[in-house]
Amino acid sequence: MPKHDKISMSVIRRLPRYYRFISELAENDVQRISSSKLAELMNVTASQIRQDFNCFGGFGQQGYGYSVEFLKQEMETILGLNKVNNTIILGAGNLGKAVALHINFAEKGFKLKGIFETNPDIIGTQIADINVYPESSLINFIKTNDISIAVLCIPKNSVGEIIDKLYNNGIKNFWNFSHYDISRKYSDTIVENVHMSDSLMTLSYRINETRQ
Amino acid sequence: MPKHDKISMSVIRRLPRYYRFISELAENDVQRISSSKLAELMNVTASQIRQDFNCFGGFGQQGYGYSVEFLKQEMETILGLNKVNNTIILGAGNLGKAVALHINFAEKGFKLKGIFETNPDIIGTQIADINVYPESSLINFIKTNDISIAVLCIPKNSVGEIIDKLYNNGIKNFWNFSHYDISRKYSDTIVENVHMSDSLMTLSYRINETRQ
DNA sequence: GTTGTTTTGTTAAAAATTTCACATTATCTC
DNA sequence: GAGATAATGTGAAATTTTTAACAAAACAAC
Repeated sequence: MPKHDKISMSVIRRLPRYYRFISELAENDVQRISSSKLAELMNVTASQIRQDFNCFGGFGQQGYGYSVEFLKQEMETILGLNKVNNTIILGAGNLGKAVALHINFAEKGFKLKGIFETNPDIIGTQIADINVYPESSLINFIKTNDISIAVLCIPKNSVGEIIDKLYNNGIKNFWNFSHYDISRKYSDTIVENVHMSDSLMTLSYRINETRQ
Repeated sequence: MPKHDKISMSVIRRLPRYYRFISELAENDVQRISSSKLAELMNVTASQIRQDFNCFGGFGQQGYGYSVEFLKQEMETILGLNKVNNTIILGAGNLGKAVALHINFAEKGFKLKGIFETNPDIIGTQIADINVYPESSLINFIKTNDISIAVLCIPKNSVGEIIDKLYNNGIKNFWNFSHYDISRKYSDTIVENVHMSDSLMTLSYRINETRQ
């Protein structure tokens, strides 16, 4: 179905938000929605919504709008939420634990299979019903469980130590909470960075800006 | 010092990354850096770096480059990291806890003063040496501690319940981990959203894209 | 000092993104 | 079923962002 003219990152980053709003409409049994109504709801322009949707071939009907249910399903397909990606988390500290417990991986097409730690106190325990393993079992686990995604919740220098191992065993997709620059070292990877402290500094800037 | 021609959000979002790289250079006792060297390091264009820095008046010297130490200090001033913002966290669940423990608030110009929870099992305990208080003491705490920022680590509908209270007691700055759309309700707020699940869906899209 | 090299600050061009505008097509009402 | 209304899809304009290019300024070496 996709037009596939190389979708820009600006569009891609808006897709999850569309999906959220459309899902909520579906939950409230809304049958259809126009780009202008959705725009009003999401506080964006109707034009942008239509342009964005049209990147994927356009799934509306002139004079009618968009079918919410159809839109939702299309979005799920586009985002790949109906596929399954076997996932591991590296690091069972505060962050890794929070990610494991807080994110509904299953709902987003990810299957969390294991968590890896170096701290012996935590190894052997469970987090969110998932076993915490020692790093020594990492490579074998990746192979036997068909892991394709690693979530990095360890400090920058720990990533430096472990990244080659992951890459060389076929892991090319990363959800990266560390400040290690993965795509610099391995350019044929797909890396999604979450830099929370950058976000906080951005907030700091904007607060400070108004004070000047 | 700032030119203040209304800095674009694109530039603002790059500032923390600059600050990170410059800080690292400073730690490694690098005295000076040229835009081209920094560009090589950060994997961006030298032109962009110079353009970005010049939004704030330009702090380099032709033929020399940028003094790392000076650059770092300027960045700190620009980002407002040397100011102090009294902060509270709403929600001491997995996420709130991880944020409290994982983020070095002090280093980013924020002073964490309290954490608020509804779960009676957690109220009265401490997280990262910070007391966990009941919601009943919220308003009084805001006033007596000169709180200006709230970190929202509670679900969307809980935010709906509490946001008016926060806003009406003078809190206009939010670090928002929930999916509640704060700026829609109160337009004169400064909101920095961290939507981790959106980030994960973006990753899912990009992984899926290569499969098609 | 003078010359050559380096590198910024800045102007201009290129590219990307967003918004506008409207023809076309569908729905809805009477 | 005809006319009025609604709303998409899309080409083009406007805006924003990024990159390129270079003149001016500082440094370094001799």
